[in-house]
Amino acid sequence: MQTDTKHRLLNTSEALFAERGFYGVSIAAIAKEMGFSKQALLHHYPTKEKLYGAVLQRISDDFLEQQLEAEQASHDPLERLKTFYLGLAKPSPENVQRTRLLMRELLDNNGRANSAENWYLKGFLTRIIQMVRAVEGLGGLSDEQALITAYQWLGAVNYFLISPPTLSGIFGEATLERMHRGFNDQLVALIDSSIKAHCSV
Amino acid sequence: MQTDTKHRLLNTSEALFAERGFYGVSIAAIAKEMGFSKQALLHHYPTKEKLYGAVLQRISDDFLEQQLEAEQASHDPLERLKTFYLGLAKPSPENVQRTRLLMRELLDNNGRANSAENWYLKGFLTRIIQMVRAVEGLGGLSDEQALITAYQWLGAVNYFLISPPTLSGIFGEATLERMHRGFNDQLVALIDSSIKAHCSV
DNA sequence: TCTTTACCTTACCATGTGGTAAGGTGACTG
DNA sequence: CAGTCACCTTACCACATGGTAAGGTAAAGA
Repeated sequence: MQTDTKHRLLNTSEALFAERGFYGVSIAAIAKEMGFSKQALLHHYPTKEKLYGAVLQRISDDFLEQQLEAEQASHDPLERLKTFYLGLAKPSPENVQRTRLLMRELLDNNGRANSAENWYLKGFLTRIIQMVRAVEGLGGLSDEQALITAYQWLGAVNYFLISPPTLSGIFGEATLERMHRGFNDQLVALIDSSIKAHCSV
Repeated sequence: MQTDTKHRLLNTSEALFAERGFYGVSIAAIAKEMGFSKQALLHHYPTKEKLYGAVLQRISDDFLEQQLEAEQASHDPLERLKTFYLGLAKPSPENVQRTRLLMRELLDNNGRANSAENWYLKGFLTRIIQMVRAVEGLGGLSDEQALITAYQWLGAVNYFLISPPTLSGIFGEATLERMHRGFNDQLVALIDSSIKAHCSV
C-alpha cells in the first residue's frame, strides 16, 4: 500500500473514530471522506475491525516512541515525570483526538475484545510505574500504590482533555480558556503535592 | 405509563447504553431485553433519542438528590467534600454504569447536542465549586482554580471507575482488587495534599 | 510481450436500522 | 353500554450497514 494513502486513511479513520466511536462511523463514511469508494477502503483493510485495529496499533507505536523520548529528556526523575505528564496534557488537536479514542476504547473494552489496546496500555503503565518509583522518596511504594497514583494523574489529565466541548457549553469559551491557562500549573502542583504526601508517610 | 414498567425500561436502557453507547444499542435490542416488541417500546418513548434523554434526565435528577443529601451529611466542609468524592468513587455496579454512560456523553457531546447532560453538569459543577471554596483556606481561590482542582479529582475518580475491565485484563484480577482496596485512601490523600498545597501558597 | 500485482470501480446482497400504520385487548369512565 | 385510553401486537417501509463478486486499468517484473 502506498504510504501516503495509508497515512491519510489512518488519519481520517482516527479522526472519525475518535469523534463518533466505532459504531458511530461507517466504512462508507470513511471512504467518502477519503474521496474513493467503500470497496477501495476494503481493499486496504478487509474488515472494519482490521482498520480500527490498525489505527490503534499506530497510536500504540507512536506512544511508545514518545515515552522513550521523554525518558531521555532529563536526568532528574521528577522533572522527567512532570515533563511526561505535561506532554500527555498538551491540548493539541491530535493529542485530544487520540485521548478521546483511547477513552472510548477503555469504555468499550468490556464488550469488544481488543488486544492491541491492552498491549499498548500494559507497556505504557508499566513504564509509568517505573518512572514514579524512580522519583526520590517513592522507591518504597508498592506496585499498586505507584499505579494508583500514576492513574489518578492520568485520569485528571485525560478527563480534562475530553471535556472542552462540554465545559465551554456550560461555562463559555472565556472560562474554558482561563482553565486551559491554569491547568498545567495545577497539574504540576498536583503531582508535587501528592509526591510530598507519599514521602511524609 | 406503569411506574414499574417505566423503571424497568429505564434500567435496562441505562445498562445497555452504558455498556455499548448510543449507537451501539438498537431499540430492538432494548425491547428484546424487556421481553416485548420494539413497538411496545416506541409506544412509551416515541424515538430512540427521547428514550436516551429520559435515561439521562433520571440520572440528572438522582444526582442532584445525592448531592443535596451529601451536603447535609456533615458540618465540616472538608469532611463533606471527602464524603462526597468517596461517594462518587463507590465502585457499585450502578455507580460504575452511570459513570460509564456520562463519560460516553462527555465524548459524544461534540456531535450530538444534549441539553439534559449539560444542565446536569452545570448544577453539579457549580455546587462542587462552592463545596471546594467552603473548605478552610480555599475561600480565596478563583472560580477557575476551584473548578480545575475539583475537576482533577473528578477525573481521577471517574477514569479509575471505568478502567477495571482493562486493568484486570492487563494486571489480573488480584492486582485490581488490591488497587480497589487502596484507592479510597489514596483519593483522600490526594484531596488532602492538594488542599494543603493551595493553602500554603 | 505476457503475467502478475496494487488499486480502484460498479453491482449486488442479506441483515439490521429507526420509525410508521393499523389493529387488537382489556380496564376505566361518561 | 359506548367511548376512550394505555399497552401491546404483527406487518411493513425506506434506508444504511458490513461485506462479496467480478471486473477494469496501469505499472512493474519475467
